[in-house]
Amino acid sequence: MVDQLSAVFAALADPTRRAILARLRDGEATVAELAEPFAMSQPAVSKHLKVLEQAGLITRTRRATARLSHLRAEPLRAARDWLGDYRAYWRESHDRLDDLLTELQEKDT
Amino acid sequence: MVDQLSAVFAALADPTRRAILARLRDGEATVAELAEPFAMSQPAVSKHLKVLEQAGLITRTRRATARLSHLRAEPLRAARDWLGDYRAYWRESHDRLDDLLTELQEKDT
DNA sequence: CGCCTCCATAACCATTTCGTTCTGAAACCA
DNA sequence: TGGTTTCAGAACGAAATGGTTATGGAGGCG
Repeated sequence: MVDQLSAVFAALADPTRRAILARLRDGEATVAELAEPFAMSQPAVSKHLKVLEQAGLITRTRRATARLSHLRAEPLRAARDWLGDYRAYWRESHDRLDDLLTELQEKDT
Repeated sequence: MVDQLSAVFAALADPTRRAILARLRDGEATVAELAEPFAMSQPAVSKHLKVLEQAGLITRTRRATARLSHLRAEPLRAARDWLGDYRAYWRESHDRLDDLLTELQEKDT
């Protein structure tokens, strides 16, 4: 993986990793805590955490024998910025079905 | 690939595919036109287009012997919405280094 | 010290991804 | 009809991905 943006999108392409990020919004967590919701071995979760770390989406610290993961959402901003360049193409009149639905909704309002 | 969101993020994880989407903002294009900027065979580009089509990010029509690709940005909205849930985590004080930099910048201003 | 807990790494396997070359189908053109 | 252009699909290979089990190291605790 060469570029940061590709790494971030690739990290987000896995539902397990998205769930881990969602969990980390509630605060730091140990590997065992993060693994608990999944029907998956501990090393599998460790691998996911490594992917997230390499994409810059988490940082990790130690506390006693535990390794704590912390959300680092900053790279998500770049991803969101990239998507923002396409805003006009789903808002403006580039998809006729979309336009139709939008018009109908606006008449409802 | 089970869910739509994973398919979209996976599609965006490749720089070639992101470049193809960017090109399609200028309007529909043939496979040959899309392949032109890349040091890559035509079947390789056809495969990328298939990935984009299955993610719902392009639609395809025929015109004579040519197959035209059209941008369909709508699924990008869902991706952007997902990222939006993390907005607070890069804006608010969850990253100490970020906070520091933000403070320094604000002092500059 | 010796054990226990927490977790990373190694080794392995199956599948997917990303590229290639070769081939042939579909639609137009002379 | 026969040739040409445009592109998709098959077949293949290398590397990455996502999972497993087995192992062992680092750091507290009795």
